[in-house]
Amino acid sequence: MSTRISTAAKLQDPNRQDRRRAETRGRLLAAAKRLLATNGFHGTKIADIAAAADVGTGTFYLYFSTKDALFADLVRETALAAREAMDAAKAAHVDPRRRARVGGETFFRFAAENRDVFKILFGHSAQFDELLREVHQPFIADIEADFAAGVAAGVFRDLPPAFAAQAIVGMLTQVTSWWIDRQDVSIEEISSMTHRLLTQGTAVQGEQP
Amino acid sequence: MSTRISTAAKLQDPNRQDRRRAETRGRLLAAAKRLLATNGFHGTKIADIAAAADVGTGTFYLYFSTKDALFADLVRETALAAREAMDAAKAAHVDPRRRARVGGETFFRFAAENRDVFKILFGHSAQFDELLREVHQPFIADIEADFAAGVAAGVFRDLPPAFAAQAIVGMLTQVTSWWIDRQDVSIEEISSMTHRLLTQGTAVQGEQP
Amino acid sequence: MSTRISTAAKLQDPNRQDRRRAETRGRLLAAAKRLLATNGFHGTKIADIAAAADVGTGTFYLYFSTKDALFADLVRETALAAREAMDAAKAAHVDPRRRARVGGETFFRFAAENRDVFKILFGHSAQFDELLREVHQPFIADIEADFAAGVAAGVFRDLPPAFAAQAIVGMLTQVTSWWIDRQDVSIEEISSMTHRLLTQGTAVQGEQP
Amino acid sequence: MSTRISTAAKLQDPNRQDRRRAETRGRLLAAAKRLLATNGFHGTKIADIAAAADVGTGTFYLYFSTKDALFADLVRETALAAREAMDAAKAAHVDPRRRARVGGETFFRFAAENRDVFKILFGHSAQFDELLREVHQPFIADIEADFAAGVAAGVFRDLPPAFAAQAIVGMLTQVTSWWIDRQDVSIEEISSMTHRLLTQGTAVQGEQP
DNA sequence: TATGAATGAGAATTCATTCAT
DNA sequence: CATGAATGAATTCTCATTCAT
Repeated sequence: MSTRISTAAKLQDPNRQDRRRAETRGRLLAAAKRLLATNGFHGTKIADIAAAADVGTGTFYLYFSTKDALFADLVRETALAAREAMDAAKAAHVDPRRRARVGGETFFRFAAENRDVFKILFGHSAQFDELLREVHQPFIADIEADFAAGVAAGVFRDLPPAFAAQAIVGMLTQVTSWWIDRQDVSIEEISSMTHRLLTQGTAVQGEQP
Repeated sequence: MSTRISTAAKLQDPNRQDRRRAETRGRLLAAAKRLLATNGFHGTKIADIAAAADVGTGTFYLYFSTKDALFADLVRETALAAREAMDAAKAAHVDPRRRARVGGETFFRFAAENRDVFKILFGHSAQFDELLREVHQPFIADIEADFAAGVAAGVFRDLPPAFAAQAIVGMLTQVTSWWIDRQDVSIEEISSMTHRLLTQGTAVQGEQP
Repeated sequence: MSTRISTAAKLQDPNRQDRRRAETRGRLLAAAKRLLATNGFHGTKIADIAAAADVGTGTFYLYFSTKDALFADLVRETALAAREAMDAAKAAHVDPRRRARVGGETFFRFAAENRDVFKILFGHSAQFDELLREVHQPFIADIEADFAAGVAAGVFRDLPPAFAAQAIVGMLTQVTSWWIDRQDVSIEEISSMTHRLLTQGTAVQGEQP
Repeated sequence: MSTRISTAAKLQDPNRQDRRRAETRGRLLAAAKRLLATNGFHGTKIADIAAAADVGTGTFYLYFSTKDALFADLVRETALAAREAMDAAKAAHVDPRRRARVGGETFFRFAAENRDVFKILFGHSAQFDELLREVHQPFIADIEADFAAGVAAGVFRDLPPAFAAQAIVGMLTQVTSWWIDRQDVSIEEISSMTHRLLTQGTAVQGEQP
């Protein structure tokens, strides 16, 4: 009797197990997101994640082979979702300028909707967050002051200096990091291209989409 | 015997000890730089640093109170050096545009001359370098393609798309990272300001220093 | 639907269930034999056995109460079968020499026909097989060389030295292993009896069955 | 002052560290021998060994990379010592019969002096010791009974049947284990050679060293 | 009966830091 | 000052067994 019912149930819903697995996995990922964003990678124990997901420690290992693997899955899944959102948004446009614009907008919106993962991604809450903030701060302050002076002098576009400083530092450091591993361009060229891009922008003069 | 000689030397040259200390400290810092840049903080053991500096493990603690302290010293010293270089270069100028320009140039030059520490200062954790590269790559590839299309269409400035993609991603991520912890600006404003800065550049039209 | 058929079948053949049970149990035992012989007790997971028997993990516990219990069942069943074969063969004889001879022959034949289980029954833990082989090898090589020299000198019976070395080592180690836990015989006696048995054999001179 | 003394001490005894290391290692090995012999491999925790050796857990890993490695070291060192003892004893003789005799005697004596390690080697105190004893026992009992009958009938040499049964089983199982992995001889040949060796012994008739 | 997801106790291993020499 | 052996807290990962379905 019960056999028939259970058989029927099984036939009715052969995906029950799958759904269950997916749910548990989701719970683990959600718990991991929260804890990693708050305590950082090294401050988060597997046991904590499992407990936060309300499953046994061993259960974690049914879904992720390692803490690193969980982290990688988290990052990859988020990156995939971000790209899909951006692709979908850009698909409606052909003009490179429009595509760039909506791509950027979508990226920012996605980040806003996924703060936790972005915190993890950008190393906030990491062990040396504070130290790095401390040493970055003077660089940014300098740029900010110079930018503010430029704005006051009317030679720099009127943007909040605090914001502009971040944007500028981001461009400089990323370009440098990229260059460090690929020595086929001289640092002088990099320097000059960055300067041009930063001061003149991407848009060819006179063009407004 | 050797003790006597060393005592004599001590009398002769009271600074020998100081010099020796400084030298050992320098050796430890140099070894640490190399290892930290290569293996990251968690991948670098104190014992390794000591061995690479050719001193005993315990000796490390005569110069640095802690592994964290070493890291902090290293980062702070380097940051200070970088800032001093930039300040010195900028001191010769008053025009914000010139200052920005030479500041950037100095930054790049410093990075080129201090690769190891730059990675520690501005690079991301070596632990997930590979993963981050992996997930960044598609984003960058997309931006690169869009940028190339824009150049071809004559609406984007003629810069190497591979370079531009890095610069753009750097600006977007840094700005996002900065915004993540702040509640006082809307993401729409960030998005719009970033777009403006990126497309139009910092320079007010017509101005050329 | 299939439930109805199976119900019908059940009525038709009330032993079908029993046969099924026996078959599943047999499949589990066969899988266990193979895996245990290959990977040893600790190298064999219940889940692996179940998978190899093509049943669910939980099903294992419908047939064996414990991993230890399976092992014990396996070993006991095999030992029983071996003894029955030997008993049956010996039953035809009264002369102790004939009985010993056919007993031995049957033992060897059984081992040949049940390699997997023989390894489990009489082999040493798979975990350190390699190590034990490594350390045994020099002893055996020494004995082999000495034996070969004896054969060449005409003082040892003409048997393949490689074989004789194994036989001798087997006798020595087993006797030692047996003696280890007993306090009632002196090692000198053991030594002397082993020497006598080994050199003179079991048979009283002149007797040939 | 203290520097000179310590320097002097260092010069006087540059091996102090080495001796210390060797002593700690020895303590760990001794503790391991005892515990392994008593509780078996799986019943012995690293922490137990370290505690028994009166050192910290981590200290264990300064001397052995792994529990397996410790076991291997233990076995290898003992085997080496045994062989050296046997080689030394045999060196005094040329006659293969004398060499075999003193070799055997030395082996037994060595075993008596190293009971702990031999217990470990022969798997006594292993997890399934009891079970294997249980299933081996009937085989041995059968052989014992047959042997006793043979002795009573005057056709088997007068040796304690309990001893003889062990010796015979040892020869049979070792030879079988050896044969199992090398299929270049037929089991019938093995059977017949074993029978010959067992009944007639190694010594050519009439020869008495 | 059959299933396989869940469990969690248990053990191995690492490494920053200390301290006797 | 220099050394490197010793420490042990802290965490990861495994797998036999259970149980809801």
